[in-house]
Amino acid sequence: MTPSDIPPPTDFIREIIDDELRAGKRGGRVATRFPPEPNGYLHIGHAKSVCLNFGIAAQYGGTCNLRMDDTDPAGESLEYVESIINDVHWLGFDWADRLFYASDYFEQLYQFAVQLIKAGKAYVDSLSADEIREHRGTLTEPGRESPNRNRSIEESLDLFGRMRAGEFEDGAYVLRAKIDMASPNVVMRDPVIYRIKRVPHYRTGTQWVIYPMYDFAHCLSDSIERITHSICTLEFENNRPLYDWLVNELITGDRPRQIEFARLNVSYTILSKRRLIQLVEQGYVAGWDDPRMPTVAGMRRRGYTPEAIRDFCAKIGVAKNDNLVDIALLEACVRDDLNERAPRAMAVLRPLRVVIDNYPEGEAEEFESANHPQNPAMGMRKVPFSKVIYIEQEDFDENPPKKYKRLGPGREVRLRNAYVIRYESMKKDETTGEVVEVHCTYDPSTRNGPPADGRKVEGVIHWVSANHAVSAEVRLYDRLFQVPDPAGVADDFTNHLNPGSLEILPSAQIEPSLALAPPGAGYQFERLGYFCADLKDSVAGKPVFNRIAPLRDSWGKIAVQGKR
RNA sequence: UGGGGUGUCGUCAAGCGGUAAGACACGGGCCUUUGGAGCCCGCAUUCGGAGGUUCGAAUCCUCCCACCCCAGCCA
Repeated sequence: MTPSDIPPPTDFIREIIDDELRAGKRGGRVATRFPPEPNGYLHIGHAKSVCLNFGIAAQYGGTCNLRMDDTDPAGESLEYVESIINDVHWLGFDWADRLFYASDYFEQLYQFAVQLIKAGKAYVDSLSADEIREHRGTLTEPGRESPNRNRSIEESLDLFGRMRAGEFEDGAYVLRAKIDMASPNVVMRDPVIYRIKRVPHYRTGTQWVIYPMYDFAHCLSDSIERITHSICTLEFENNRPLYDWLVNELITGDRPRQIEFARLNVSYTILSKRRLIQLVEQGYVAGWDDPRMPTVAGMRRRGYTPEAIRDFCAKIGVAKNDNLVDIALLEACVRDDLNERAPRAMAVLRPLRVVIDNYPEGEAEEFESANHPQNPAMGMRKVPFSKVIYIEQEDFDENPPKKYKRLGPGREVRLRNAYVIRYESMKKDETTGEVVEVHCTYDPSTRNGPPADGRKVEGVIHWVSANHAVSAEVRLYDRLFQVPDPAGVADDFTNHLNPGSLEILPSAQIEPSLALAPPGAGYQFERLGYFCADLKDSVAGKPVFNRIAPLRDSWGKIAVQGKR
C-alpha cells in the first residue's frame, strides 16, 4: 500500500471536497464511484480515474463503488466485466460488497422516467433520428420544437409503457426530456433519455427493449448509490447542466456533484477505446493483454507492477489542462519500483562464445553472487562458471570506439561477479567475417577482488556459463508508435505503428537460477533492464521473458553522440 | 459567427496579491565488480499577448490570441 511518508496528492478536486467539508456539507460524507462501461479493457487512463476515485474515498474515510455503466447492450459483455473487476483489484483497490450495475437499476430508472413524464418534463417523440437531428439546430442556431413536444402526459405515459412492452420497432419512438430547444448548449435541446433497442443485454437478456441513455442513467445511478462526488472527464462538462437538471427534477435531499478533470494522454501510445479495439480486432497486436498495449492487462503481462502504476498516477497529478504525459515518466516509475525490489541475475541476449584458454577443461566452480548489491537482505545465489562462457555480442568489438570500456583486442575486462579476463585471440567465420569465438585467459588472483598487482580494470560485463546456461526466448518490447502523438496525426494512426515494437530473440542464454523464475515476477538482468517471465507463454523448460523496460543507458547516449 | 473549458520550464504540475515548488527529460561532475543504482550541481529574471489596478500581479480588472470539447436514439 501507499507508504505513509508520501503526502497524499493534492489537486483541485480534493480542494473542492476540503472546502465542502469545512462548510459542513453532506454531513461530512464522501462517496465516489468508478463507473466503466464494460465494452473494452481498462487502460492506463482508466487507472488514473481508479486511483483518483478510490484514493479520495480512502483519504476521506469514505467509500468508492465499482459500477458497471452498462446501459447500451451493444458491445458490452461479461468478459469485459470480468477483466475490469480483475484489473481494479490487481491495481490494489477494493470495493467490498459495493459492485453495482446500472442495469440493476433499470426498473427504478424506468419509474424515474415515468415520474418525469407525469411532471410534464418529458414526452415521447416519434420523430426519426434524422428528424431529431434536423430539429436540434446547429451550434450557432437554435433548434425547433418537435411537433410531438406537447403531446399529453397521458398519451406519453401510454406510449412509454408500450415502448417498454415491445410494441414498437427500434427507432419508432424515443423519450425526450422537455427542456429548451433554444438553449445555447445543444445538450439541453430536449435530449433523448430512452431509446428502443432490441438487443439482448448480457445481464438482463431480453427483459428490456428500451434502455436509458447515459445522461439519464448516470446521474440517477449516482443518486441511487448516494454518491457525493461524481468525478468524470472533461468532455462531460457540457453535460453537467443536464446532470443537474435531472437530479433537481427527480431527487430530493443531498444531490451528487459532478466534477470534471482532464483525461490522461501518454506519448507514443493511444488511449482511446475505439482505437485500442481496432488494434486488437485488426491484429496489429496479439490481444488486449499484448504487452505493448497501454491496457492494465497488457501492462501487467509486460511486467509493470501495481505500485509503479499507482506511483505514475500520483506523479501526473490531476488538473483540467489537456496533456500528453511523456511515456518516459511511466518507464521511470517502473524502474524506480523494480530497482528496489527486483532480484538481479545475468542473461545474455545475443551470445558470443568465449573460451578461457587457461581454465581447466571439464572443471567448474560457483560464485556466490548478491541478489541485490544494495540490499543484502535479498540474499545470495550461486552462479556457475566454467571454461566456456557466453558474453553479449555488443560487449566485444574488434575495433573499439573511443570510450568503449568492454572487451577487445589487447584489452582486459571484469566478468561481473567473477574473474578478470584478458583477450588473446578470436575466430571469424570465413565467409561472413563475423567474429564467432573469442579466446581469453583469466587472472586467478581476481576471484574476490581487484588484481593483485593493483592494475586498474574499468569495464564490467555480464556473462553466463555455456554448459550451465538455459536457453530462453526473450521478447524485447519498445513503444507501440513511432510518433509522440499518434492520436493527433492527419492520416490513419496505424500508419505510425512502430515496426520495432517487438523483437524476438529465440535463444538467449540465461543463468540457471532464472530457469525457475515464477511468471510475472520482475528481475533485473544486469546491465540490460527489467524482465519477467511471461504470464501466458513461459513454461518450465521453455522460459519466455518479456523486457519490461531497459536500464538507463548512458553508454548508448555516448555512442550515439560519437556517431553524430 | 453559439455555448462550455484550458493556457506557468521540452513534458506533467505546484502557486490562491508579497516577489516562480517538485517530478520526468536534458546537461555536467563524484562514486561504482551493473556505462545500473546512489550522490552533487545546473536547468522559467519569468508565467499565451497587450493594457490597467496596486508599494507590490502568474495570482485582481479589461481587451485580444491560441488550443480543446459539444450538433449519437455512444459513454
